[in-house]
Amino acid sequence: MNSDTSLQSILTNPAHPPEISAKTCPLERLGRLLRGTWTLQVLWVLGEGRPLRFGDLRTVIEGISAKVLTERLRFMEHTGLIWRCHEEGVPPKVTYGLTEVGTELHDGLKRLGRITDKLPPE
Amino acid sequence: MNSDTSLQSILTNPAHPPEISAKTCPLERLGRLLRGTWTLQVLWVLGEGRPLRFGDLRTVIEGISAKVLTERLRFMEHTGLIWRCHEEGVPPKVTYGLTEVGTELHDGLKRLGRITDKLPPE
DNA sequence: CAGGATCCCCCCCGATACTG
DNA sequence: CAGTATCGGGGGGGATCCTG
Repeated sequence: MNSDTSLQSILTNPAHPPEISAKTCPLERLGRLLRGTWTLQVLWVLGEGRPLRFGDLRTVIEGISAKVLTERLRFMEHTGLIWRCHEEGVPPKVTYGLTEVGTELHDGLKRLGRITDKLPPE
Repeated sequence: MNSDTSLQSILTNPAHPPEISAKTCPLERLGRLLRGTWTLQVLWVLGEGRPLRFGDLRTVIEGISAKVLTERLRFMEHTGLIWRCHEEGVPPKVTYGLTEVGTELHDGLKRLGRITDKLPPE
C-alpha cells in the first residue's frame, strides 16, 4: 500500500505523461462487432434459447423490422458470431444460431450485464 | 451426452415454441451504456492508465473532437461509469477517472475483448 | 416464410468558430 | 485549458410495399 497511489497524489502529480494509447485498443473491434441497436438482443435471445427461425426472431425481438433484422443477421454471420442454415422447400425455412465464439461472447456479456445492477436506475 | 441436443434434432424438432423473450434482456441496458463510437475507447484509456485531464483524453484518443468527447464524458458521468473532478483556477483543470463500476466494466470487457482474437481478421 | 426495394428521418458525429 | 454553439453529412433505423 503506497500512499503515492492515492487519488490526491495521482491527480496532483504533474509527472504523468499519458503513455497509454487508444491505437491498440482491443475494445474497438468489440465495439464494431456489437454495433447496432439490436445486435445485443439478437445475441441474447439466441444465447438464452436455442437456434431460431427468422420469423421467431422477429416475434421474440419485439419492435424490430424485417429489414434491420436481416441486416443484423447478415452482419453477425459475416463476422462469425452466428451461423445460418437454409433449408430449401416451400415454405422456406431459415434457422439462425450462435457459433462457438458467439456463445462465448453471449456468456461473457451476460456475466458482465450484472454489473449494471450496481448502477442507479436510469 | 444426449443425441436429442444435436443440431439436427434441434433444427428439425417442431416442438420448440420460443419461450424466451427479449423484454428482460439485461444486455439492452449494457448496450445503451456503451452506445457511441468512442465510449469504449474512453473506458479503455481511463481503465488502462490513470485519471486523465480533458486535453490528455483528446490527445490519447486520436481523432475525437472536443464536442463528442464532452458529450461522451457527460453521458458516462451521468450513467455512473466515470467521475469528474473540477479544480477551479486559471487555467482550469478538469480530471476524469473511472468509478468502481466503470473499472469493473473495463476489466470485464478487457477479458471479453480477447474473444475477438478467435475470429478471422476482418 | 423469409426476405428485397424504396423512401424518409433522426441521431451521432466531424469541422469550424468562439468563450469563461 | 476546457469547453460551448452551430452547421452540415452519413449511416442506422422505421414504415411500407413487393417477391421467390
